[in-house]
Amino acid sequence: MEKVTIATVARRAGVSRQTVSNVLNTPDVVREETRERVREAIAELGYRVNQAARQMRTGRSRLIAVRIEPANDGINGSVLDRFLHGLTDAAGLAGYRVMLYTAAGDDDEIATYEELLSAYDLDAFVLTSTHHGDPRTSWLAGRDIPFVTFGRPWGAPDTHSWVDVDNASGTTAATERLLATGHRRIGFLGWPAGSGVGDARREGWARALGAAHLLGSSAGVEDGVDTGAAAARGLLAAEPDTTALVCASDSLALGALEAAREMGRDCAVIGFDDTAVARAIGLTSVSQPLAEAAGRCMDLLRELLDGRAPSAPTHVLLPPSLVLRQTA
Amino acid sequence: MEKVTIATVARRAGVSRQTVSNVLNTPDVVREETRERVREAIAELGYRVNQAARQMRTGRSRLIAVRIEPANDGINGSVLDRFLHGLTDAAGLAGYRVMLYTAAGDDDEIATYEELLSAYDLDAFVLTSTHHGDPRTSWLAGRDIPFVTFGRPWGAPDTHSWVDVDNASGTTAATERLLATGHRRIGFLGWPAGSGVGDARREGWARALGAAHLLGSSAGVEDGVDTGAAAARGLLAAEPDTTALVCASDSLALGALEAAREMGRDCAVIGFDDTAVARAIGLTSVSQPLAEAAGRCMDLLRELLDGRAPSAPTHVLLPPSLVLRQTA
DNA sequence: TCCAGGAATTTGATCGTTCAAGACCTTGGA
DNA sequence: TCCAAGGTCTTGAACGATCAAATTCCTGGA
Repeated sequence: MEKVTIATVARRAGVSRQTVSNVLNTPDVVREETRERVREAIAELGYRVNQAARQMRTGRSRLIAVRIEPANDGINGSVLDRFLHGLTDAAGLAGYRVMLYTAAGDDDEIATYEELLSAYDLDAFVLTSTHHGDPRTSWLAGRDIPFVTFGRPWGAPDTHSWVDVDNASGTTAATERLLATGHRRIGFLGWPAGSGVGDARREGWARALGAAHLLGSSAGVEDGVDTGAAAARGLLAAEPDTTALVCASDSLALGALEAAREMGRDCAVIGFDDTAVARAIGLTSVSQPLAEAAGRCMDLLRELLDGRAPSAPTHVLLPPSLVLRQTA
Repeated sequence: MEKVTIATVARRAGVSRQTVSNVLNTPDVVREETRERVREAIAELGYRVNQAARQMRTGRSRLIAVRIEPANDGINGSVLDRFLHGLTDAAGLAGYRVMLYTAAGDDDEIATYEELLSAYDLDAFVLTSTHHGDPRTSWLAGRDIPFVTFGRPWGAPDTHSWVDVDNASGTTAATERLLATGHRRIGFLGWPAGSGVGDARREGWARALGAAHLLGSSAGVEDGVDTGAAAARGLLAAEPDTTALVCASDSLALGALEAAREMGRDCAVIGFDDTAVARAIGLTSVSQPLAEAAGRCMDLLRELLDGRAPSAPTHVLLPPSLVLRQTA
């Protein structure tokens, strides 16, 4: 099986290399009849463009890079993985491929950008886990490298396109559900103030309560089942009339469930992220539309890469959905 | 910031392109002093080889491909994700990058191989989820394309290198643990016969029981919490003296736990895969050394890619470990 | 002093594609 | 009849690296 190049196709179709290239890249400049002939030759020979050669000439690789977390073990770790699955699908459909990398910290990640850009000519990056004071976005923006973030730029100037899930509306929906089923004293179990995502989730709960002219207490602890259980015990003990808890994660929710069971309290619980754990134990949870988010990220990237970038960056905010199970 | 090529470096160091190339690829043919001078120039300029150009000449891309499952939702889905994390790490250390792809079925996957090979000149593939009658391995082997499987070639002729976890020894360890803690009637909750992995897990349990001259019953059902619960109910009802269950997955184990609780039976349960769910609910589970497996896969691949392939394929069988928690 | 022979370095060609520019046809209006 | 203007197709050069062969530089023995 000889290697089939553009020259092979050209010979077979009786045209020049460039004409074949034109059929591939700018079909409209080639006469109908010729175009067909070339297409047949391509099909017969099973020709495929060699990306490396194309890339050398055009500087574009049709590759996008995403970071994969080193080896997170938590209940919530799977969220990014699910996003990754969606992104790989969406990229494939758009003719791109996803390349993975790991990095220990933001600076290391930036070093990796340099490496990937110069070695592999990466076309674009998708960033996840954006946070306050994130140096990555400004580094990329400063070099005009196409990128999209999954997660809005917390605090940073809003100069790039992003996709995010409306965290607040998720907890609002959760709280409203609890209100609708008769709960009147609804607490919130979240993370310490300061993380954008966590604050938003708390905010959504507070907003729903406010709209119903109700009050509720909240706690902020590091994520985890045990920390969640401890915090929930505290909350439930301090407020005997609390009958429901909205939680910022499934881990916390699981802890809350444990605490309530221990204390013999009947307490509805709603988690966040709809992880495997939630599905397994029947925990009602707020579900992020990760596949859709990935698809939208890819859409935005294509805009950037095709040069038809809108003058202003685009922001996509997706509504999460509430998955009802036994716990609420 | 001008683009730095090998020619830039050569000029700066006062040598020819080829000498720079030699410093990079075959340092021993370059005189010590020259080598140093070139290395300095490389460092000063921040030069990095352009993979596309190198690849065009050498035909090697330093890229390896792995399939990522479309978007599996189950409790057990995360196993492959964790393997993927490890592989990305190991590949990075060895100077390779991981490229992802998805495929719907084996034939589609083979089509993707063709695409990836001709378009991106992939160096190697890592296959997961090997199964009986897997057409992928023979396709790759027939074309002399380097690959390793994570999972042994069930049934197929054993002509390639692979890494696998010793499933049987995992359930053996689990069963022995139960025996050591006094259980005498230990059941097994697994999948229908025919899947290599499932059969091996059952086999490990049976072996341990046999060594202790004991008997036990087993059930085989599709993976899932509900199916597991149903099967466990059946087993426990039929055998009032069963006090422990070894399960082929955490999903089944979770179901077993549910069933036992419902029935008011005190029953030890051990799952398999040490998923997030197991950690979350305190389920004792057999843990696969996924990071190590990924590392070994990478080692085998490097052997193949560096041409120092052993004449016979290498097989690596890793022992899993038992993670003790509350349920056993 | 000269030369053989190995070590160190350089030169030209090449990988497969696309860009830029030029060549070749048609067609139609002057 | 001739030429301008498009439309269509072809030709060389270039991208940045490595291979293969050629060249220069050394060293030491005759």
